[in-house]
Amino acid sequence: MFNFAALKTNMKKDVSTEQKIKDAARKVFMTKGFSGCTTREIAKSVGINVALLNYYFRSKGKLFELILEAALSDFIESMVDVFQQDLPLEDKTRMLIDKEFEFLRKHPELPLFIHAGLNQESDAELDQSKFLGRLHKTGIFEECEKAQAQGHMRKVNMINVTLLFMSNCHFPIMSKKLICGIYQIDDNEHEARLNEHKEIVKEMLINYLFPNTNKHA
Amino acid sequence: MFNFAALKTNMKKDVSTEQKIKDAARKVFMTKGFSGCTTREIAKSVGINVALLNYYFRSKGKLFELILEAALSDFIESMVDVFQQDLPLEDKTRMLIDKEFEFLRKHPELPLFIHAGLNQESDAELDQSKFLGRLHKTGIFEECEKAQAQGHMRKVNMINVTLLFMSNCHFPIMSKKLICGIYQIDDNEHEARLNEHKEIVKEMLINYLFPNTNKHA
DNA sequence: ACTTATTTTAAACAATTGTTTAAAATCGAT
DNA sequence: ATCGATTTTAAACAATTGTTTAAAATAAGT
Repeated sequence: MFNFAALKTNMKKDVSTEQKIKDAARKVFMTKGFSGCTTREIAKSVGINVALLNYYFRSKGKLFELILEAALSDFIESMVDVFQQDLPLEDKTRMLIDKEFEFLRKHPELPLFIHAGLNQESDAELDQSKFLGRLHKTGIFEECEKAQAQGHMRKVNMINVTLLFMSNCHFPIMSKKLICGIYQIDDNEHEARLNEHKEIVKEMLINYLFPNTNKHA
Repeated sequence: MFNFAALKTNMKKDVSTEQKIKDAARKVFMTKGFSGCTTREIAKSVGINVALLNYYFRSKGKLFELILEAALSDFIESMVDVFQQDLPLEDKTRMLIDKEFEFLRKHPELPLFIHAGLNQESDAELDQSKFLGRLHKTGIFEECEKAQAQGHMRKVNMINVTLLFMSNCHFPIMSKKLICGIYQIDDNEHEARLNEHKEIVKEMLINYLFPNTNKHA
């Protein structure tokens, strides 16, 4: 008979302990950073031994790398979803901003975690090159270039376009502590500002990127 | 004779060891974060003993708090500088963006350090209430409210205005690693994108905030 | 020169860190 | 029920952590 042992055990691990460790690690790493937490802290939150964590993943660093890469992937995928829609560019723009704010409300720690994690901790170099291909496959770049050639979209480098979107969607989420601290507002007021900001960003970016087709006043 | 001992020794400490520790701590904390570095690392970079660090500052946490507060103050002051100028609001807007990009090119680690530091590390609550007063004293809020009442400036909550400026100035700097990683560009290309972005942001924000007085095309 | 206060150091502290080793428990298949 | 592999644990590891203590060096005042 064929040896299905490895396959079976793999299937079992996936839904069980290994995934539970990943989930716990994600939560802890997200809120405390790589060097801000201990492997024992993660293990305890799963209800397992520290050694078991190193049994599944080789080290704290390896586990962190895994979580960081998954976070980055989630983040890219949240954009890809929109690019794949069959909609005119301006509708995609509005939808991207809506979805981005919606996605980030569910994962508010993600942007800061990615940027902080990318900058220092876990010395291991993360391969980000795959993500560019992921974005390219959606055809969004060609779509923009065509719109720019037709004079429908303002001629702006795609990196700058990316910066415009990310800046205005991610930063408002990342800066919650700072904004609440400086302006002495509570979570409710901040939430209200955020909702208003979404509409502001939508109008501002549409007006800037598609000046001819979208004139107001 | 009066006792000038305390005054004298204070003056000597300021230019000497105490300040050297602060400078070194700032550099190390900025690049590695609170839990990403050790007191011994800071002490070694100054060329002193670990105990001396605790002699001047009571603990690692106290020292970090000091550095974080100073960083936040620098950051606020970079804005205050512009608000105090005697210029029309639109010129202040352009100047603010120029100065902000200039300031952040000199201290590119500052925004990420502030946001990461504010979010987790150094449990001690930082009093940010003073900064609101610092901004109020420049009269910028009244100036904006007046311009809004006159229909010269778009009616947008000042917190949202703050978010617009900070998002578009700070995020491009903070996201260097991510942008370079995803788009596979080097420091030179990133620098070029940043320079172009400054002009983009200037035009976009001016157009959005002062739609009546600044029409293009 | 002597005394006193300030600055600096070396050494030790208990606690915690990531990781490993070896033994126990669990499970699936015969 | 038994065997073999997989999963889990308890214990120990050496290294590092922030902090403290007590003694030494330096500076200042008289």
